Amino acid sequence: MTRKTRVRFAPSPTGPLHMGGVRTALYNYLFAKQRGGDFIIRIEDTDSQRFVPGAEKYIIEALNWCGIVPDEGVDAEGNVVETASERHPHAPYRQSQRKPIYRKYAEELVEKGFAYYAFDTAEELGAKRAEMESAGQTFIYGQTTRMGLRNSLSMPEAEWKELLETRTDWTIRFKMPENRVVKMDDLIRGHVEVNTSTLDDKVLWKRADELPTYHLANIVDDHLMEITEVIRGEEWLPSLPLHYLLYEAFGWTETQPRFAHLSLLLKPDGKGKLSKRDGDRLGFPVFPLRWVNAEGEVSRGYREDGYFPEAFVNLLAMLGWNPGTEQELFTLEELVETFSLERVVKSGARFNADKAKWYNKEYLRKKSVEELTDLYIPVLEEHGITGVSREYVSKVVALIQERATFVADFWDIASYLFVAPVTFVEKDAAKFWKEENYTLALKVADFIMNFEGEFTKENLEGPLEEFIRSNEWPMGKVMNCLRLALVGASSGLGIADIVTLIGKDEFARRIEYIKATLK
RNA sequence: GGUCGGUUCGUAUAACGGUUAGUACUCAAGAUUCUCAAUCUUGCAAUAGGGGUUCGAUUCCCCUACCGACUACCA
Repeated sequence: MTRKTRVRFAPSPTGPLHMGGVRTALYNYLFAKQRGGDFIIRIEDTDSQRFVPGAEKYIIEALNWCGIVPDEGVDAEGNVVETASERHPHAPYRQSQRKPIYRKYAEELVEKGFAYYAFDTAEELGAKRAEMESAGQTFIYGQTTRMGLRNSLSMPEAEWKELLETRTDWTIRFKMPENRVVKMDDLIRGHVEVNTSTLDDKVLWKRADELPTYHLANIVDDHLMEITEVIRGEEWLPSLPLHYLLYEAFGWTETQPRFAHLSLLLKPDGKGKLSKRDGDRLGFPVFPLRWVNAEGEVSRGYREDGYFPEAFVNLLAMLGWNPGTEQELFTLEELVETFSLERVVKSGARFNADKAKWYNKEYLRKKSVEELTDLYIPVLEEHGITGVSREYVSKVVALIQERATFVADFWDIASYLFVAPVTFVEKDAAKFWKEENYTLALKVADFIMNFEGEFTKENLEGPLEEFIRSNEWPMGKVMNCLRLALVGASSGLGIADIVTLIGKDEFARRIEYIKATLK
């Protein structure tokens, strides 16, 4: 029987989702959609200590912004989403709300002899660990040490049963088998083997808060939610043997999901994985959306920095995956069609901010003038420009679209089309505003002022250049003098374009102004 | 320290064991233009090191080096 593809993204709400997490979610989503399967969001909030208010909402919003919407899970308001599964009672999707489910599974493992009760307190263990470390050794709670610790394996039955009743701080630990080679298969990494003798007895369930740890919750929920593939970060590879053993202990090997471990996103320079600090240090966002933490510290987001979600998704997809062709630009739909785990790269990908900008620039070029005009108008308003017609703004957009990376760049590129320059770039003025140039330029200005036809680029450009040429004046010097007057610098659009946009009156004003200002 | 994973231009990556090791970003130069941008052309630049296996290794195996993850009653 082939099962319907069901994958999950299972973030922990301990803070904002960073771009590596978004990539993991994206790969899960692409995999599911390509196979006509379900993409599920499950919130792994079994650690009450590290819970951060607002983090869950942030995660859902961030994924929504990217177009990664779940078939099942929770929405930004915290409501259950379950579009695909009238026959599956999979809710709830927050592990804290699934609390009652886990205990019996943990106890089942004890009964079958795969786990045991442990009564050592966190403090005792911490002390032991510190003691051994200072002696240069490593402490692990496992097969070599467990009989010397306080648990249902090492203590007389009456004694531990007494503790089980009277104390509320015990845990259930997995009894790691001795000297067994666990053979695993990873969809990205291939075959991996680990000897269980190097592994420790992980805590599965805690009596104190009656919650499972990641390992137990993960296996139980993946099983109950009928997950077929687990696509997650590389940090989970070391616990894969434990997970295999858990499926085996529960007798669920038949339906055990297949695993794929994704490599990490690395910092652009130096060593280590990409962290929040790198963004601040190198000046690019690490998070999809802006995030303000409890201390009021602000982390910038791709959305607020002006990235289009399509560009963000595209660049993330290409960080660790490639289609095997030379195509670099993909819509989400195209990614759904093309994506494959086989082409996911094993090694860690270093994030590159320049390439990220390039993607945005490409997407900006593809946008319609209409859409960009909508986005540009608020930017203009922020700069106090309000009385301009939409038609005028559209004309400007059409001329500057391919020169920008972000919509916010439009202002720097074209502010002179909305307000007259009041200062002139010193270097440019020194270079071009010389008497032998500007006397000619002013004559050209007169030519423009006396131009009879309608002011359009097509009408003006030819005669204007012809006029300068026929007088044998230096084209570059003359034009740049005019540009200095119109732009305030010797860079910008063609003179005919500028004059056409700002019109005859404004043109005259700017000429008078520069004459007065620069003598 | 131990376990596991990884290593192709600066970065992202391509190359069924047979290529002048390709592409994109960045950078540089040139072309074009009234300037700038855009565009086009060209260029710089890589298989970590050492052993095998093979007629032939970027590709398969081993060792070394380096990088990373994990080694919590966190996920």
